[in-house]
Amino acid sequence: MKATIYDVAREAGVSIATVSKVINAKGKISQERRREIFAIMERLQYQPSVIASALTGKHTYTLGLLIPDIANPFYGEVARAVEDRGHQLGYSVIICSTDNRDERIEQYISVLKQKRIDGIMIGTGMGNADTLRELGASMPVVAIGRELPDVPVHTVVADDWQGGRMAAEHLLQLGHRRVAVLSESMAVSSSRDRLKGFKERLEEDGVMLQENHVRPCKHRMEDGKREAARMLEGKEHPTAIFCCNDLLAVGALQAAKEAGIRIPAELSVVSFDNTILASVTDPPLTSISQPMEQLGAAAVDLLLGQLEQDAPSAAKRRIAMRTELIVRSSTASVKPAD
Amino acid sequence: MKATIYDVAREAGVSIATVSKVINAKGKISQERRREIFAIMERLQYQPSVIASALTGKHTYTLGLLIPDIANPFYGEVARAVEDRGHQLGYSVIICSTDNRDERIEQYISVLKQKRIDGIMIGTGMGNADTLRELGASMPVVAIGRELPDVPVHTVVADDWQGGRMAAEHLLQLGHRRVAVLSESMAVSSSRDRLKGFKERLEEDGVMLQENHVRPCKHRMEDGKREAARMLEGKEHPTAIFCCNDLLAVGALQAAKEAGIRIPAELSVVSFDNTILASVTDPPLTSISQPMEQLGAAAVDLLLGQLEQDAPSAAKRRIAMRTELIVRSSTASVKPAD
DNA sequence: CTGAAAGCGCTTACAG
DNA sequence: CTGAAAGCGCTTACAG
Repeated sequence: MKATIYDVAREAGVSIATVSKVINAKGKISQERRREIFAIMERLQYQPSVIASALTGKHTYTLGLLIPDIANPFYGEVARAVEDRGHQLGYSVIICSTDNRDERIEQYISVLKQKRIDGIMIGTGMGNADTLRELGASMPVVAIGRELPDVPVHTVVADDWQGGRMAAEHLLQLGHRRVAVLSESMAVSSSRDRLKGFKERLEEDGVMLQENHVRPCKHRMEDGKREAARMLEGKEHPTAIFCCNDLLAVGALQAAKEAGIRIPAELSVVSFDNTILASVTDPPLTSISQPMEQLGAAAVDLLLGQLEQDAPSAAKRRIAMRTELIVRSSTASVKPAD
Repeated sequence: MKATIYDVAREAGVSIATVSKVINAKGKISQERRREIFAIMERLQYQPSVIASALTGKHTYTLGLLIPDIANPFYGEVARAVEDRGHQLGYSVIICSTDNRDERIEQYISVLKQKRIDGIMIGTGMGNADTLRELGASMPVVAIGRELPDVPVHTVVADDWQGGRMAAEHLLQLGHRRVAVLSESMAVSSSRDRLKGFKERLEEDGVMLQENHVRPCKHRMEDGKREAARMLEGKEHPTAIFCCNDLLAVGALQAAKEAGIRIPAELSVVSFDNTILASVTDPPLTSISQPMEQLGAAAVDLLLGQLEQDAPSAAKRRIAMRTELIVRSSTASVKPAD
């Protein structure tokens, strides 16, 4: 039914080797033959099978992207950037939402290996360092948005530490001293770094973060809401919360609303990511912006760079991109009365 | 390096045919042999190559999902549902964001064909009906979220017409009679149906939609904002706007805010989709909810159903899922003074 | 119950 | 400049 390389070879009166060469622009083929063969491919609507070509050792032109959840706008935007850059360069991308669950991660990795994809971008929790080390040995890997512990891979992240510092600085300038944090899992480097930068900057001004004012959350909005609600109980609640991503910040906003706490009059909220969510909430969120398009594009470039060079053990690069403070309406000076 | 079927056959002292049979649970193999071979596969960490298996006529266990933009939360949520159902059943999904551009659509389809994926879900504009007809002939196709014109394929959509009616009914009950619509491209069935239902319901109460009060927009927030801004110029602006998706509604909200028009006091906004955006805007959006998880899951089931049956020309099914009105704070009774 | 052989659609030395 | 042949890692009749 579908035309194969044999069909075009027969039609052109040449061998399949010759056809293969014109497809791949290899070897020397006379101009005339080349043109003729192209014409025949066109006429037969011949499309080379990437399956067959992959089996003979070439690329599958498919990349994997492991993230916690494609429905989370942050990862949606990153995925879009990855997809676009990949598509530009001739690669498709398979999306793998892991919910940060080890078992899903292992399943996906196993499947992707069986499909012999050309490389994999990891932006999700990795429970098992062994799995990852093995993976790194069997195909190009790049970490995106977070470090991968104990494994040498290319890495592209936002400068989370700096971002945390900027958030703290902003709150300090507004006069806040009783502040809290809704963080993500401490198993994740980006989360640790944001907290670290935040804390360090506070301490430079002599402000200490109470231990029970740092709450690790899962990655869903509801988790942020619940933890924020608990934190806002009682009269002496914090005057400002730093949320490690927009989703958690949305949760915090909702918790505050339900508790009758006005934002920013009674509580300031600084977020992280600056996805579309930050611009549409009530009130719009002051947020530390991550360069999502650039993160995605750089990850693809790093990944494909590894494909081209033969030496797999080349030095691993780490790219940290600057973040930016976007001030909106969820932060304000602390009340004098407070 | 990596173990192949030959390695396990040699190790087990059998032929590769036998190993293949135990992998695929075909033919009759003695219990003992079977167990032994499984043990060897385990020991060698043997993973069958889906590339090789696909080349011999089996599935690639990969699906394509064509949507306008994965960074749009609506498609993000649908994609997540598609991914989950696919993953459950052993399939990966390749994401293709088309921006509704014909040229991107054609490119993606061509690539997906070359990769011999098992089926494709189309939730994006399709300029060229011929391309689509060809596609339908070469692999299973299902339309998701919109009809595909002139081509017999399984279809799973929300009941857009009914959703449009519900939006109209809600506004009528609130006393609105001077209403407007921010629609998507009229080339898209879902958009037409929403508008049709909306208009019909209005007319049942004797309310006519002015022609210049229906504005088709592209799929980006900015387009909604711009069109809404133009619509809100002048004193006699509509008292309510029906926005055909959450992104456009967010744009409308922003336009109103910039024009100093209070929502819902001076303008009601009803949205469509009920993504996460609807719950976080300022104010939160009254929205017609689409069952995104069910849409995604049903699309996968329909697609894989076609894979299993041999008769490709079986009657095409069309599933329309009910929508639901979610009332939040962007709608209110029209002002008596108005 | 098991295996030899052909074939899927390509690519790649190698020979000419 | 071009082609015959082996091989990629499987599956599937078919024969025994």
